[in-house]
Amino acid sequence: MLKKERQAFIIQQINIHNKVLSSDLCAQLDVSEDTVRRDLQELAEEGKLMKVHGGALAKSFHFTIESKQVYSLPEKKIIAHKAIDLIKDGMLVVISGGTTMRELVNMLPPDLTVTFVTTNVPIALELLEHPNAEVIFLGNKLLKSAQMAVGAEVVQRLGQIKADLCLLGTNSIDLNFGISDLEWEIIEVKKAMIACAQKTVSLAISEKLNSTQRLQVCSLDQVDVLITELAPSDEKLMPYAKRGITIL
Amino acid sequence: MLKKERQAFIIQQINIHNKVLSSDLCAQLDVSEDTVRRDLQELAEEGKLMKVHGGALAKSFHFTIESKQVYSLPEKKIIAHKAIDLIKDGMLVVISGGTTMRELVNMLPPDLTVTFVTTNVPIALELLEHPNAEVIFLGNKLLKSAQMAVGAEVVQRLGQIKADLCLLGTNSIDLNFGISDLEWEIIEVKKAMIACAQKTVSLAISEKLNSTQRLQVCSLDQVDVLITELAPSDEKLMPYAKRGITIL
DNA sequence: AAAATATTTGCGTGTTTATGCGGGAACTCA
DNA sequence: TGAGTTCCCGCATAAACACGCAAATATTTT
Repeated sequence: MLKKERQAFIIQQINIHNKVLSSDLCAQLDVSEDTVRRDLQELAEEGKLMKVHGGALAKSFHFTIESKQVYSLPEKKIIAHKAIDLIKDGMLVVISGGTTMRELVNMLPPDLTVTFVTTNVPIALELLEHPNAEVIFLGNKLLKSAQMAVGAEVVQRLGQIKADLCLLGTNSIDLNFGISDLEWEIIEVKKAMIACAQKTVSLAISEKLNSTQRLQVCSLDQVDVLITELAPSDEKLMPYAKRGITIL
Repeated sequence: MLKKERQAFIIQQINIHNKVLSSDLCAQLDVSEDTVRRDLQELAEEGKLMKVHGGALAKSFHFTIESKQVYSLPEKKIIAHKAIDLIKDGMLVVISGGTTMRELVNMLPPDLTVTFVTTNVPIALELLEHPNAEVIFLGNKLLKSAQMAVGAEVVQRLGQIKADLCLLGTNSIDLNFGISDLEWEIIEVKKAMIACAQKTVSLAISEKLNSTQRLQVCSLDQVDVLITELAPSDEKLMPYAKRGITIL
């Protein structure tokens, strides 16, 4: 059997079943596992499928979110970069949503072995692309506006978790009012996230400093670390530093 | 034997078998391998076949997957369209994953007011775009390969649901073995989905008919409706109809 | 018809490709 | 953590390939 034939067969199998196992293929095609693996590798390089441990998946399975132009992307990259340093192997990290978080997930070092807990659908999808991240999605009713799960069920299950780190995308942070947000259901979940984590990190672009919204998520003294795109020594951040928050 | 004759013979072989091996040809034609190779090369330059290491393939072998992002998209659209007719206002629908399902969700009429339950991340994301769908995501540990939540928690919570309809993307369906799939964790969830729904609908492109995989999801008599891209009267579907399954 | 020319073919040589195997690293799962 | 897979790397081998050359064959010219 010719190599191209084999590869065509593999593609066909992929198209039918969305996935193939190397072991199955090498039995069906009567060649060594090495050959199958080499074929899969080639096809993967050609972008015809996605290779994974033990076999391969249809590429359509791996659809990356259309990156609609992210507002203030460079700033968000800086923030994400700083935040990644806080994540260590073996941690259990609770992570909220937002484009900054998506950026962060994208930039995660591939060898990092971390368990993430989230309630946000796009974040979960992005996390699934990471080779070593375990992803726990706390599900329930999904809130369309925020693309995240909300409600008592989620809050209750967050209560059963003891996380090392809570990474909180922040819409508004203020010296007096602390972190605030718009929707009641989101507040509930964010509160629970903060409560279950040992350390809370607020990620906010500097635009959002000293702004408030209707509903309070938490007061400032519940925030351990504040990350913005500014240098930690920037004077805009001084008041926050004085309140005992670590600035990165 | 003339060169032209030889080449005509080669083309004929290609037309019959879709492929030729250089070694076969040089035996059949009683010429040296070099000659055969030169012939193949000429024919390839004329675009009459595709030369590969060890022989040649019919030009139609040109399998370009990139052109169609989703394999068999037209078929999947047909299937999705048929399935949508089963969904009525006010229903509670349990829905699995797969590209056919994504297509279905995309095609949902905007005014349909339905509650969907799923454990699949891309499907959830797609459902969130729908203006009138309520989306319940049953979360837990996410399985990377299938981009869906799996595990006891999911199964248990499915058990607490009484759904009207279960839409099941089907990888393999067979008269004797019923519906089958590859991974244990997926099986578990699919079983629970079927169990909690009043009516189970299997969506499968006809390619997947009469194929099996390692693990059984359910036997045929648990399937109420089978949807393929074929006309319900197609003879390939007759055996299934005889088993009491409604064919759409 | 003979000579000259062009084409085709087979062979030798050295190169490239395809494949399987062994062993150690990396990964998975219980 | 440890057993069992799967993966990766290098090597060996055999098949397939490319290239040049010379003999054989076909075609054209004289």
